Amino acid sequence: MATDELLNQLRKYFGHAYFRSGQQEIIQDVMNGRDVLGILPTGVGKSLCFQLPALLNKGVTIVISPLISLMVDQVKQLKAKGFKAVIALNSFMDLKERSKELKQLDKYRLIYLSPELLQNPRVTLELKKLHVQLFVVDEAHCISQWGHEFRTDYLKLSQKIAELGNPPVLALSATATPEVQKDIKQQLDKPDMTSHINQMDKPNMSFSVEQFLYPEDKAKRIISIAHQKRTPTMIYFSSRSAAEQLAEELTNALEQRVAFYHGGMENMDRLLVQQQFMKDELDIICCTSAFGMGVDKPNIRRVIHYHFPAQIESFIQEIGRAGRDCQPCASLVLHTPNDQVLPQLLLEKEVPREEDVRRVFSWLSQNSKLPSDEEMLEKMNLSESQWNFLKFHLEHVQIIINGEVRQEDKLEAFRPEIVKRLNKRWKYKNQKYKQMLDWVLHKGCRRDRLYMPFQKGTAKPVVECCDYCGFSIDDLDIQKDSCNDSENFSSWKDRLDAVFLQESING
DNA sequence: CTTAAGAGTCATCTGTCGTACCTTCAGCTTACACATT
Repeated sequence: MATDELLNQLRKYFGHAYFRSGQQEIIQDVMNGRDVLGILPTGVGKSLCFQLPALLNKGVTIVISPLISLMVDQVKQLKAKGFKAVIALNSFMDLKERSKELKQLDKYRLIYLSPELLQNPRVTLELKKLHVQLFVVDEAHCISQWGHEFRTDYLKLSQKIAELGNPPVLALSATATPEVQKDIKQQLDKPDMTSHINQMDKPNMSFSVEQFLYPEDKAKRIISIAHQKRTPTMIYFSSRSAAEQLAEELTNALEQRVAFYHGGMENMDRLLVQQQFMKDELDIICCTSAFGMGVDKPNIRRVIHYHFPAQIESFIQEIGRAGRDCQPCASLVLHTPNDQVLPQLLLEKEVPREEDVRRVFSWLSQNSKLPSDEEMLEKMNLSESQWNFLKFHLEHVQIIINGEVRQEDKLEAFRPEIVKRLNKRWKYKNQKYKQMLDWVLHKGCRRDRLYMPFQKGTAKPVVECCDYCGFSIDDLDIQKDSCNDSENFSSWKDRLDAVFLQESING
């Protein structure tokens, strides 16, 4: 399709006069039926890359999304724009409604699903009847980050893509290192995907790490920072209780609005806290890694890590949520020697050990039917991720089929293979962790060190660079306008055009 | 000479725990909208 034609469609359906940088190349390739991996900074409009083709295509577009809230948000937005042929299938729909919708899927042009629901045989059956023109994996880094242990259905996408007649695949993410990009292609079984990769460094962010001896010192430091300026701040923790505790401490010590957020909260509470933060009704949010995906707040000024994450990829995603408005922002990691214990514990819980394999295999050799996952965890003393890992590989070689042990005689022969795989994961995870720790302890320019392994060079920062280069978070300048003029102009022009277009439609 | 404060050393104890989906069926009744007689 010609560029002019695409622009016309963009104007007509979305009210934008121009593509943002990166969008057009991806859409062009998608329209030409290529498999595409697109890495675009958040806020650039990743979803347009499949929504526009979905409207122009004749067939159905399937979108795999990791969170129900993300699916629901997108469907809401599309419906508000007037696209009705859109649906998000999920477990929140009541059974009757879901059953009804499944029978009439051909009504829809865009279907949003979780990777888990895609595995449902009834869903697969109905999807197979459709002409799938495009298969999208949104937040595709989840394949690599969650697929191997936590949500193994992410590793089963490629098989379903084949079952659906191998439609073109579009994988999208905001941050994916070359290692993750490679894993995405491999797991989707599309080694020849066309890649459109945009740089992920943030020229408007200053970096810093501060060393402490005791956790109490971290709290004091955070109070003193928050006290200097009231401005939207995220504080990341690796433990729910630590997030709650500091939130309480900050509430008592400061005249600011503070809340906590983690995966153990009720859905309604989570939604409420997220919305309050988005609407500037909260100053500080103390959260675990549960908070972040789908958070597109422009004016977050500080991201503080009370605990640092177990890999640089997560760190880049978490700091990436600050300064979307191009204004100066800062990252601060608070470190004590004791902080190295917690990531190790989390890692222990994620990947099984050789003795876990022995225990599980011995049980499988004496039983033919698996109990529920919950029972299995308890019986075998495993974490969810550890059991998911083992179950995935056992199903993959068809020793387990539909919750039954089918080829008990193959168990012993398979054991060295699965042990090899888990050792590989251990090694990988440890190496990732070490890389993150090295950065925290690094004595040198933090910006260079952070991005060096992933991309060639970094954009020249428009703010102070990092603590090594003389920055302290006390110096964060919130007034200074660092926005690139031309970008500012084009976004204004976009918005104006959108307003005029809206009026010409209404009038 | 006595006594209390302070520094240094060693042994022992307590507790650390993130991320999201999905809970699989199938035919029956009943209410309701709409077209035809």
